[in-house]
Amino acid sequence: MMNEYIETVGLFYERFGLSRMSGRILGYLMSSPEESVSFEDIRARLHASKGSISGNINFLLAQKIINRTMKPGDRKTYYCFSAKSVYHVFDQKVQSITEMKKLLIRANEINNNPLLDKHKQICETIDFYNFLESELPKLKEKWEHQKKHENEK
Amino acid sequence: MMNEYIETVGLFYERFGLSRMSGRILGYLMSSPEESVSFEDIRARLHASKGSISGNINFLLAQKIINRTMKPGDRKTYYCFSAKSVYHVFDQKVQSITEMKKLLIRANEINNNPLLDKHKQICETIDFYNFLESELPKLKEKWEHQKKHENEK
DNA sequence: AATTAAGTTCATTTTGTACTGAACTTATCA
DNA sequence: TGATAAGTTCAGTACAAAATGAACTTAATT
Repeated sequence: MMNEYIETVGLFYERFGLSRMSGRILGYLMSSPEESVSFEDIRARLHASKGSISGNINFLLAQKIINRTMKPGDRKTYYCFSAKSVYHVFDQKVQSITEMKKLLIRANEINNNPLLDKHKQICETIDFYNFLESELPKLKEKWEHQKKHENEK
Repeated sequence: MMNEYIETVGLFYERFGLSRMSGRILGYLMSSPEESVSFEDIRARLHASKGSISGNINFLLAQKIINRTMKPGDRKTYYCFSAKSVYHVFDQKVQSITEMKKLLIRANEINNNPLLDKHKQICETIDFYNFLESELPKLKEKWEHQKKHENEK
């Protein structure tokens, strides 16, 4: 059951160009009955090498997809899933829109012919990205506001 | 200039888990001075094999990132960039939110302990995805409405 | 100070993906 | 109907990313 789930998340991750092992780790952190799990727990559950676990944990930490936690009187590091990660991923998406927009602007500088239909199509796409770039942060604010209100009740 | 741009788009594409060649093709379609280009134009410009061009063009067509066009009295197929592609990519993003949400729901079914902080964190993430799932299509409608109004002026 | 545990690093190997090139299919033209 | 052009398919190859395993570092415990 849980092993099957772990593999599903691994494959899902792979589809988005990330490593299968990273997805498996995330799947384990989310579905395990423990609040957080250790390096060795992960290694044992996924039957993988320390090197691979180490690299993928550090990738997930760098992407802020998982968190580190410590337990007093225990020298191990524990890892857990955090809801904050999703907001970070959201911000990254907004960031990649900005980057793609730059590429579109450069494309029109290079083809350099405003009379082309293509040129207009690219302009329209740039406009849409500008729209998203201004609206998506507002959407996030709306969510934060809505959530705050919920908690006050 | 244009070759450098093509390579930049190729690398950008690769970062998102797609093939470099697909990115190069898109880069060429966007930045070339022609409205649309043929299979052979692409092959010649990118110095790549017919097999690779064929496979990548079909991938881009399947993803609705590029379009086919024909010219009367010419048996070649021409390919071009279209602004519609960006709306399709947007819809796909919404779709992938739905899929990720399903994985989160399953995670909570498996850990099966509503008292866990992790469980609550996952619930919060699910809520955020529900929010996006309902708001993003609205955002797209807002854009379409805004654009229509612009054209009427 | 010696021992053990936790995690990192890195050379090697494995694995998967993308590209090539040549043969093949399909369709158009003379 | 034979020739040519356009594009596809696929077996082989090249290359890059990811996993392994063992040696290494760092820090805590006795």
